[in-house]
Amino acid sequence: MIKSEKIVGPGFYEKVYRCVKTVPYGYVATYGDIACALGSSRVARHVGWALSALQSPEKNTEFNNENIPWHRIVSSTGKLSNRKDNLRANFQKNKLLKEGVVFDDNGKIKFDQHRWHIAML
DNA sequence: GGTTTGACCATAA
DNA sequence: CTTATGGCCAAAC
Repeated sequence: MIKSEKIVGPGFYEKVYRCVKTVPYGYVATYGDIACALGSSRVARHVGWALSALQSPEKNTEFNNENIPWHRIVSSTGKLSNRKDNLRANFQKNKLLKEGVVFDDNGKIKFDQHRWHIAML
């Protein structure tokens, strides 16, 4: 008997990428939203992990960072997530602005206009 | 195989 | 508003 069914399985990363791809141009979603769409809101961290793997030159194979709009994924607070590098957040913000996503004065995305509801798998 | 780290989230103070 | 804490789980060391 299995103790608890793992939310994250062999295809977890792929699921994450697939969800991210469903976010259309000009919309954003949060890590928690994607995690919830995948089955549990508790795996939000892994969503971030999966996306970080995209930018590792070795780890992305069929899922290139160009195929996946990772910049449309932000934290639930509406701010951009970057643990260490501010440069990445800047790049991300630039990308979003280019798509027409609006930030308020506090640097937070206006979810009212741009939040996307992730479809369940 | 324990410890640390990580692009998180919700809640509490 | 900020800071702290607990939860959750995989990868790297």
